[in-house]
Amino acid sequence: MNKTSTVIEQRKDKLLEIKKKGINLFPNDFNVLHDISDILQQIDANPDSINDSDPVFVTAGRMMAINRFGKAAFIRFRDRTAQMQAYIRKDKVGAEAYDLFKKLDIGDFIGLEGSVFKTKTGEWTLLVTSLKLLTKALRPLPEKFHGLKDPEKRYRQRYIDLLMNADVRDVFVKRSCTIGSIREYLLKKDFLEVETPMMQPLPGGAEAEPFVTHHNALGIDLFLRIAPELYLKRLVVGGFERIFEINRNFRNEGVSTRHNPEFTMLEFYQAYSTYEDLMDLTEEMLANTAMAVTGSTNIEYQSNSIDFSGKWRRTTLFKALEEIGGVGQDILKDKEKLIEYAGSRGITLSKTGSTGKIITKLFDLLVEPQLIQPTFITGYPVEVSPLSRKNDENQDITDRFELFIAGYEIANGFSELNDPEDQKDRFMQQVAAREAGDQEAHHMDSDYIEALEYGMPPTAGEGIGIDRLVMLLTDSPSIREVILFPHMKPIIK
RNA sequence: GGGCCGUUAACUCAGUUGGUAGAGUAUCUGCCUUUUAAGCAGAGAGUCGCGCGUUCAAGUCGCGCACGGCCCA
Repeated sequence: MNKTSTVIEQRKDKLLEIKKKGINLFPNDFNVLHDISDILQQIDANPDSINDSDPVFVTAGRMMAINRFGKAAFIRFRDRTAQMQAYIRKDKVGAEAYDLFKKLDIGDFIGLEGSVFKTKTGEWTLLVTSLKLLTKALRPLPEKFHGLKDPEKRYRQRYIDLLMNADVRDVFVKRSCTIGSIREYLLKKDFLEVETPMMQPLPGGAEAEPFVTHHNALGIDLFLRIAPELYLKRLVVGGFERIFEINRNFRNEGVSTRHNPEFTMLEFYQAYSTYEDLMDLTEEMLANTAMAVTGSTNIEYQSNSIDFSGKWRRTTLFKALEEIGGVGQDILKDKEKLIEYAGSRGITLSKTGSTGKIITKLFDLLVEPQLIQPTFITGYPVEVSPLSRKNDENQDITDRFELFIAGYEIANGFSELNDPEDQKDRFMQQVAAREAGDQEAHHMDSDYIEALEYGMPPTAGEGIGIDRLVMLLTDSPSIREVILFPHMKPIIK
């Protein structure tokens, strides 16, 4: 009922009062000489030297807590490097500055100058000799003890989440570290980082529905990419024998704890290599990444201990279905029985459903959730692997693997199909499936076939889902916890 | 798309059998120059997600909708 009594109105009033004193509320001329971590390090390095003649620090940060005592106050303030305490006394900063300080709130940014002393309770504290308002905050922060918990508000207003929850900050620091570590690893192995189109006239390289957009000047529809694969392989044709790209893919599908419409994917290609070489590389690279991010190759994910070290289990799709999924060989080898069995497990078949699709669906249902330790599954049927090279011994399967960890599909790699005729046939089959109603089937990409006709060296390629990897390394149960701004429905009002 | 749960002050949450809306933190006022979720005294703060219905009376019961979370497809 009383408008001026809300916290925001109160703060606006304060702001006005400060302004009236001729103080700039949003100055940009404060020169920070020390990060908080600089100060703390300097004290740690030489704790005995602290006395009146010690150096003066000039630092800045956001006030996160204030304990006022009339003519003095303790505050906690924070910059990107650390948090520390400061002690502001009227007799040290002067009456005028102290009057200003009285008008300041939690959330405001301040610049501070002073030397350091140790309080009764043994905490190093900046004894402030002068302070300056750097930015006034109009809205109050959530309370310090419980912080911000409401998941909707955390995702929609991630900046508050980051401000209030140290573990959330840590997740995104680790995300950056994950990508940095992978990039460093690949660059060391002589891979070249490239960027290929995010907007493609023909969406390819994966089975998924794309987002459509429109280019006005060209007068054409474009698709947000569902994968960079076909462009990256054109680059292999072009002589870039080792390349990688870390970037966003977009798939027009539902959201869940493991799906976001846009997600980050690493794809890399290495000429004169096989899918088996890439399994070796993956073991080394991900163990390396786990070590860089968590300090160990043994991580904890949702109460499972996961070991990234050494060689990982390798088995085939069929063996896994039999040994882990408990599906008998008689069923796997007989299409009739297979369809019946899948049906009994609630797998409904589209008219276009090939045996390969049934088998991989059964695998997703029966085996995938049980693959906790890193496991490579090989021997994927040709029908579900339209871009993979056929196996020399068995033409029904491909030289392909998928990597599973903690019940998640983390990576997908294969020896690339570089026979243009074979690739054309595979595309034709996909087109037939699409015409029969499979919206996710691949398109015919004649331009890509033409590129292959110029000759692509024998090559192996792989994609790794970065978001899911970060989920593992940060023990996050939902993909939304590792994406800064996960997609949400807008609030209508 | 389906099921279950949630939405109450800035934040975290209570709210009984349907009977005038509560706490802690935060905020404001006063006191307080070594606090650590500081303390003491006082005060203000609500479209109970939105709508319709039942009822003398709805935060509470019913129906619908929105947003979110978890699970399933």
